[in-house]
Amino acid sequence: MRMTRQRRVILETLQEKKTHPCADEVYEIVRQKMPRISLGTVYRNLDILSELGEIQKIELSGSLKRFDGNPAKHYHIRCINCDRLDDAPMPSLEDIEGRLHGSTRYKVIGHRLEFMGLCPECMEKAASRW
Amino acid sequence: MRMTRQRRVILETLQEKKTHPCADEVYEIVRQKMPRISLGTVYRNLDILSELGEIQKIELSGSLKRFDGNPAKHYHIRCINCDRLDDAPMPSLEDIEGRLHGSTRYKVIGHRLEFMGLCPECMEKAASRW
DNA sequence: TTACTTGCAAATCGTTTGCGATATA
DNA sequence: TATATCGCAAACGATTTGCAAGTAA
Repeated sequence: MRMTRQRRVILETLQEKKTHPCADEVYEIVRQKMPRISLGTVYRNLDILSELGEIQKIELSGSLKRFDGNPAKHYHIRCINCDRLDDAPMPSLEDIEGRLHGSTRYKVIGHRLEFMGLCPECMEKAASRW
Repeated sequence: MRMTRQRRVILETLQEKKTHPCADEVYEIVRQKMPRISLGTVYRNLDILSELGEIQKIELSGSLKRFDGNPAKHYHIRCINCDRLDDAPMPSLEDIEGRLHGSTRYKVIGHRLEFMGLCPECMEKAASRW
């Protein structure tokens, strides 16, 4: 794995940003420092970095994927109104997979959990409509 | 809501099929009964039916969406090898959202949970390689 | 009758890929 | 220097949409 300037900047960007940006948002941010970087390069590096475990690709609802500079296991909560995504303050439920043993013929390997809700801003806006 | 022939056939197809097909698979099945139906019609009806709560759109990992003729809350388990999707034999964890209260500023509305694993067939194949 | 729905085709959107040029180790 | 990576642009696959014609209520 060759540490290119592009790869480093993408990784740093993701580690600083706490907003779980999608590929296109990463591209826009990185472009301010490296105007000639291409979107293809961003996609390629996000893939490589998540395969290395440096970042994680958030594979849940929503048509466009988000990326998280924190590679540790944790859940997220998504605003159903504005699509903002935050960390969910809840430890990983390690026991949850064990509940399936015996009742499924699958070999259970992992799980994904995501919460849905209204973020503080959207709640505010909804409230002020009344 | 106007019950067209197309809409009825799509709904019935989904209720019979236990495999959680994607839009294109629904299209292929329905096409055997109605050769002139278009893929656009399938997409439009899957959307309408899931908004009505007659079926559900499975909004989880994977780039293409799956549909379930059973509108009741339940979880799924996905084979990481062949992408087969089955119902997970586990009741809905209603208490899980309550654990977030107090620790998040979101108004929690729901959650999505999906298990990952190896289906019986893929386990078999993996085993026979040794 | 009329507004909702269809079939068709083109458009859109996120993402991936082929290629020749570039730069890291 | 060798080869992984880049920028660019075209390709891709799933999904959506505009429109004129068809049809359920």
